[in-house]
Amino acid sequence: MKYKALKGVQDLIPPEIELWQHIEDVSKAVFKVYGYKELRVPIIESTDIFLRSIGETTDIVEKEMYTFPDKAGRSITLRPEGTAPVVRAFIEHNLFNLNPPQKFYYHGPMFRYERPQAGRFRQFYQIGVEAFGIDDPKLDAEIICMLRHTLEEMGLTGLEFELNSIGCSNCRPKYRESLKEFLSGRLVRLCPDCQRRFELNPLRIMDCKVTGCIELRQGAPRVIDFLCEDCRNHFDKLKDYLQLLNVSFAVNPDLVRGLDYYTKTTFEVTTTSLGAQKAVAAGGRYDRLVEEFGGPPTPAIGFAIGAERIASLLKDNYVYQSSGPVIFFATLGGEASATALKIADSLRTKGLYIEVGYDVMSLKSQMKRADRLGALYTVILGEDELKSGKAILRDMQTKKQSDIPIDAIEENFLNRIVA
RNA sequence: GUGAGUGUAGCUCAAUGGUCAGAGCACUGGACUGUGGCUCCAGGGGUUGUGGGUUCGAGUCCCAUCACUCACCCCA
Repeated sequence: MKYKALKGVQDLIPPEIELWQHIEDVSKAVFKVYGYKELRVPIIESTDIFLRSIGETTDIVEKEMYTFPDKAGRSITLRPEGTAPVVRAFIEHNLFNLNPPQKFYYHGPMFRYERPQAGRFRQFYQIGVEAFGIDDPKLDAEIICMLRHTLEEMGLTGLEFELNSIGCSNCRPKYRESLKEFLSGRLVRLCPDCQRRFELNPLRIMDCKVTGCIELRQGAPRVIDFLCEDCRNHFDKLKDYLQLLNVSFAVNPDLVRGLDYYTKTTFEVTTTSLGAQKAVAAGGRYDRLVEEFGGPPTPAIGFAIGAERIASLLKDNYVYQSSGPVIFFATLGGEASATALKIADSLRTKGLYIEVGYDVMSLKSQMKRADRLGALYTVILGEDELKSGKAILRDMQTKKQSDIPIDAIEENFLNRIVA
C-alpha cells in the first residue's frame, strides 16, 4: 500500500463514527445543564505555553511534544493537552471579568509523540472542561458529579472514582522533603526508575508497581497527612459533598498527577476492562496556573475524558441507530431513471431520506441494495410502469406490492410522514 | 526511548523447505431475461509488508528495514 496514515493516528470511519458522535453529543448535552459553554481553541500554540504550564521536567515536555519551527522560525507545538490553551485564551480575552465561575468545555484532538499501544495514540481526542474563579469545594464536587453523570449517560458502567489531595504550595514542599527523607536511606534498593524519580518527582515513587518498591515504601509519609489547614478543610468538605451527592469514590493517597500545575484536588476515573491504559478521565484543581500565566489570581479546576478509551469500552455493546431510506427507487431504463430522480430530489428537499438505484445495476441488485440499506419501501419504475402511469410500491417488510400512480408518489409520502 | 510478539485476498485465517498459495465471510453474476433476506453454483480479486541472503527449490530458514500489536517509561 502506497499511502498509509502515520503511526499512532487513525481514521474514524462509518459506522464507528456514529459511536464517536454519540460520545460528543452526550457530553455536550450534559455539560449544558451544568452551565458549561463551548470554547474552541487552536490545536497549535507557542511552545512555551506548554513548557511553563505542564512543567519542563515532565515527560510530556521532555520527549512527547510535537514541536517544530514555523516558517518564521517560531517554535510551535501541537497541543498535548487542553488546559494550557484554554487558560491562555481565558486570559487573552479577559474572561475573568465575567461573573465567576466561568465554565467552559472543549473537545478535539491532542498530540503526543509516544509509542502507540492499547488506548494510546499519537493523535487522540479529549473532551475537557475547565471552571474558573471559585475555590469552593462545592465546585469540585459539582464537576466530579458532572463527570460521573456524563460517563453514565454515555452508557459506561463499572467505573472506579479515585480521589486525592496533593496539597498546595504551602504544604506540598514539606511533604516532598519528608518523603525524600524517608526514602533516602532506601534509595539504593529502589528500582532504577524510582531512583530517577527520587530527584525528578518523588511523589511518583508512591505509584510504582515494582514489588520491591511497594515493600520499601511501607510506612512512608502520606501527602494527606501533610495537608495544611486550608487544604485539609477543602478536602474534607469535598468528601462530604460527594457523599451527599451519592458519588462513590475511593481516596487514593498515591494518586499523583503527572502535570506540575495541579493543586489540592486530583481525581481519576478508571475501569478494569481496558488494558494497561485504564484511565478514562482525569483532572484536578490548578489554583495557581492562571496567575502564573499572567492573569489575576484565579482558582480553577478541570478534567478531560479520553474519547478513544470511552469508545473502546462502548463499542461492543453500542447499537447503531442509522435508519434506512423511506423510499428506494429501483428503476429500469433511462426515462424511468430520470422520472425517479426528479421525484427523489423533490422529496429530499422536504427532508425525506431517499435513495435511487443507478442505471448500471440490475433490478435484482437494486433490490438487494434497497434491502441492505434498510429501505421501508421500494418504488419500482420501468418502461411498463411509465406506459401505464402507475409504479409498483413494495413494502419491504411485508413484501406486499400495490400500484401507485406516479403522480401521487410525492404527495402520498409527504402525507404519510405528517400523519 | 526500551522489550517482546505478529505481518498471506477487502475482513478473519489456513498452507511438515517441495506442482502454478487456499478456505470462510464480503463483493459481482447466474439458478429466478423485471423483484431483497434463505439455499446452491460460478466469477473477479495476491509482487505472501519491503529489500537482501541461504538453498536445486523460500509464504516457510537467516539478516536488514518498515508497519502493526502488547507491555515498560509516562500518561487521557
